[in-house]
Amino acid sequence: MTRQISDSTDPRIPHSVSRTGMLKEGGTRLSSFLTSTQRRLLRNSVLFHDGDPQTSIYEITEGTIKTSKILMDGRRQIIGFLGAGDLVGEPFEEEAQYCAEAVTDVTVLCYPILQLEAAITRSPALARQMMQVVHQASAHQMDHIISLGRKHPAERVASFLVTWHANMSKNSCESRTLSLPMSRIDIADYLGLTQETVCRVLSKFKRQGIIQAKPGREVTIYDLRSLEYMAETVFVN
Amino acid sequence: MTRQISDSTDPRIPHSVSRTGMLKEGGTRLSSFLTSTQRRLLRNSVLFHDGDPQTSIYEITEGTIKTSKILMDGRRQIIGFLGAGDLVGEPFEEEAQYCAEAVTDVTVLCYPILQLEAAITRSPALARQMMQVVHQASAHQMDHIISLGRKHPAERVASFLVTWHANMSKNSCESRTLSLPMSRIDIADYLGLTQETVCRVLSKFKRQGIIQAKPGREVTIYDLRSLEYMAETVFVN
DNA sequence: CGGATTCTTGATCACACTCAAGGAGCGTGG
DNA sequence: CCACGCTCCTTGAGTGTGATCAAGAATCCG
Repeated sequence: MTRQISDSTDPRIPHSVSRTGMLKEGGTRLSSFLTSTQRRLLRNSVLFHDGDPQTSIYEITEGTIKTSKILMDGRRQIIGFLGAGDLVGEPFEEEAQYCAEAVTDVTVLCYPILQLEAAITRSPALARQMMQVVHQASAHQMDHIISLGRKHPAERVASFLVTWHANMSKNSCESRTLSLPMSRIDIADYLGLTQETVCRVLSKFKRQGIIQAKPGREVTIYDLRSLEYMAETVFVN
Repeated sequence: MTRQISDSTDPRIPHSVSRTGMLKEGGTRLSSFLTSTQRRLLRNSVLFHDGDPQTSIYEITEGTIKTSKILMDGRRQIIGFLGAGDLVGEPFEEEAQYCAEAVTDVTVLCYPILQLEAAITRSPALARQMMQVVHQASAHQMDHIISLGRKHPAERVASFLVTWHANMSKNSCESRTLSLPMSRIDIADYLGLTQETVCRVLSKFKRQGIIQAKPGREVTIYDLRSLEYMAETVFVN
């Protein structure tokens, strides 16, 4: 629960391209419209709980955050994993609709939600941008719904790996080796499976030579095509 | 595929409260910002396919529409059921992200997407309203994700009945009897189940005296409390 | 009234979950 | 630096549940 709030530092951040997430930024950064406060989170700490009053929108500059909802008997569904460039929090909502936790050590920029809402009302450009952000989040959720509703376990894991790989490729240089900073349980709770099933699927992929596991939650993809084939079964037209 | 396009008629429509959907309207209607064309769809006809170029946003004034995506081997996931007051289609998207079909005979108002986008850029009030519409759709999708990822079949069906009942109660007068205009297969494809499982769950609810089935796809709810208990297992805080 | 579709129920099967145990990796402290 | 302990990961065995396959009943619609 240790939270370190740094002084309001330079809101400008390095060249990082936006990624799919709960909220996704279009191209211009919020920092060109608003001032922000930087904040650091330790691994496993909570940015906000489900139901907390929303005071800020957060832009991730480093690290990975997971958003989730919990059922009364403890079942958990992870809604998404967010990384550098993604926004966490919803404008025009008084309460948080989900819980946001740091998967790794994380740095975020905090934008007071009232300022953001005022800026949206003032600036059509920002409004349009935020709409696209919300919309892309919605598109991502739609893919998630299809995975959870109609895909087999191996297809879900393949989809997850392909999507995560695409995210990584956008942010850093293209590489076959990904770091999956979240635990197997997190992946399972994202994919609507158990950690054992996730493990077994990954082991099968290893045996088939599609991927190779490395120490430190890293995975090397040897046959991206196979993963994409298993994942992208969506038919258009 | 018979499509009847009526003359541009009075865009004003009766007092119908908005409902949860792909896009949900806040309170003011689009018709106060834009002109529209009315269009009627026969049951089972397609409003647009997945991947079609998007030319319009549609506001449903009567009937029920389902949105879905299909996997290559025929598996189908229904994303949502939309009714009077809901919007179908996404601004700032060139292509439709899903297929929209009429479950019943449907009447919609068509708003040219370019006009809508221009109006959004012009009017911060409309932009804010559209943001909330998109956001509420996203909130609904989040509930869907939780159902699909972590709820048991009976809980999913209960959630569906409760949500649908709430929608109906908002639109018309409060009543224990709902019409479920969609087929069992549609419900199954929405809930990530098979039609047989949906049937069995409904039969169990009947045996338990929670609901009663009536001819014509109608259902009477005798014990809403039980359904809500099964459905609303979401834990906050 | 007849044909087609949809709905319901039953029997069987496969697969993912549960329960359990061992192993690997990591962090901490001596 | 190594040893220890903890957490996380992996694999196995067995079970339960929802999917599949199949047939009959009800309902819709012409």
